Amino acid sequence: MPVAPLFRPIDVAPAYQKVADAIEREIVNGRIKPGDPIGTEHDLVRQFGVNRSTIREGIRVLEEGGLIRRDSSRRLHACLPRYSKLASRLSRALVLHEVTFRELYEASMTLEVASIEGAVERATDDNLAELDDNLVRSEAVVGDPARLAECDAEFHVLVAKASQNRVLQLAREPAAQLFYPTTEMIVTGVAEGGPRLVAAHRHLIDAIRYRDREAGVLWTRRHLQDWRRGFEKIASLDRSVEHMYMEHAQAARRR
Amino acid sequence: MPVAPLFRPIDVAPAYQKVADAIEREIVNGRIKPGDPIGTEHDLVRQFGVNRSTIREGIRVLEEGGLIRRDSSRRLHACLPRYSKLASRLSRALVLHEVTFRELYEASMTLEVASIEGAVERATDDNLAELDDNLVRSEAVVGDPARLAECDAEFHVLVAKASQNRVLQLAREPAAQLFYPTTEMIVTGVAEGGPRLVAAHRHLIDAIRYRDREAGVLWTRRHLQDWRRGFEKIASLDRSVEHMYMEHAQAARRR
DNA sequence: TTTTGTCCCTTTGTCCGACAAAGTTAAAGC
DNA sequence: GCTTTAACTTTGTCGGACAAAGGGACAAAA
Repeated sequence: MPVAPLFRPIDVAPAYQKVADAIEREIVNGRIKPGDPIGTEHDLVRQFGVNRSTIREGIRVLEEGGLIRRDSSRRLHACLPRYSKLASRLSRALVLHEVTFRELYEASMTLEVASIEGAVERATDDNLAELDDNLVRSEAVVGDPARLAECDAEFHVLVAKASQNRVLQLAREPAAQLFYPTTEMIVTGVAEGGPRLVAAHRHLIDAIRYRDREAGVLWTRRHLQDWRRGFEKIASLDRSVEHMYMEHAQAARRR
Repeated sequence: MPVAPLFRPIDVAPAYQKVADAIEREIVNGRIKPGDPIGTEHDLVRQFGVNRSTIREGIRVLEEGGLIRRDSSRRLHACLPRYSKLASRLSRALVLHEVTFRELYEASMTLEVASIEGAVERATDDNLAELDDNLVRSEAVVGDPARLAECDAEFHVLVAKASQNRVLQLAREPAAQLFYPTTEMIVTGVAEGGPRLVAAHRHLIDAIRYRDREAGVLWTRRHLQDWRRGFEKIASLDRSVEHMYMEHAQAARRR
């Protein structure tokens, strides 16, 4: 028969973890602000009273979590985690879980429709200017599938940004990162793929500009359906998406 | 005046990063499967021909990314990244970006509605059994806000699981993790909060069981609106959500 | 005045060797 | 056969070391 609990579990995390936790706490509760320097490794050695190897392991943890980074001169400072970096962890996880194309498509439909609805409602002139600029660049590379795919990815990021909802922005990113590499394949494989894509973007920008929600949703749906039809030509919907990641990971490494 | 760029930056990743990349590649492309042992640090020292400190820094990177973990005996093995762990990185990021309650609420509305739609369409008997079980446990703790909040969080995870869409499951998680701690406050602060919450869950399970999409969407909306009304009593919608994270992070540490 | 070369100091990335604590394995004892 | 004990292994941490690269200051050159 278990005795009544008298003691709480002791915190027995390894030292490098405690170092990481301590710095994380200072950043999250705002005592260290994004951009603030963290100090040199030697400083941290002195402050925490542990070995430099231990400090360095703690730094790796925070760096991977996107809370701190090294600037050009390799000095440490706090920073706001970048969505795209965090999202790439998630994309990787989705690949490892062998999600199917259907899952990806359905979720993206939901998320992109929500994005456009938000954008129609709340886009600013600045947002529209960015979208217009993207459209011009897209038109210029309509014959170059790789570049066009890049513009397409950026376009949808801009739409999400125009929705003024960062939770949504972040939620759609992992799926979008998996989409992106296949766009290129589809633009290549489908006749009139490029022009159709650019035309859809134009309609979407119009919908945002004139705050026409119906049109926005309609063209988002069409845009994604086009993309799906392109995909169906090269694979089945139940197929998992592992090859998408391979392309994406390579691109990320080149960056 | 800057000259036109002639050379691309050379790839000079530090050794610990290369170690991490190499192991990640083997895991992602499937040569190392989830559960497979990675070998001891000494093994890796031999294989990569670098110092153990370097290996350990690489391990921290992978560990933080959720690709490898140490089992009870601290041996390294590959594993499938856990959504909830990755999502907590994102929650943290959302807090640091100081997202407002409005952003969180809107995105959650979208994601939870999509979840229930998927669940209504595709839930299995197993999913329903899990939901029923959750309901029973919720009813048992309806007077205990902390436990009830825990059950509520689990309930929505189960609904998302029933949608059979892992992309959606993952996309909703970061927002849900921020929701969770406030549920407790709301159940405490709002009269009849607990019973209303359980009643909504009951309706949602019915909707899933009888594949009644309308009812599912309706009750999800109501459920979230209830939650929002509770929140409005204690703060404004434009308020950012930092306090939610503090609670959540503490809970995570206790785990 | 702006660029280039040089010197010095700091910081990072990496290496080596070491050791206590905790876990594992295998032998010894009942 | 089961438990205890005694090696052995592995991890977490430590101390010190060194080369390479960055930053700053300053003088020489264009």
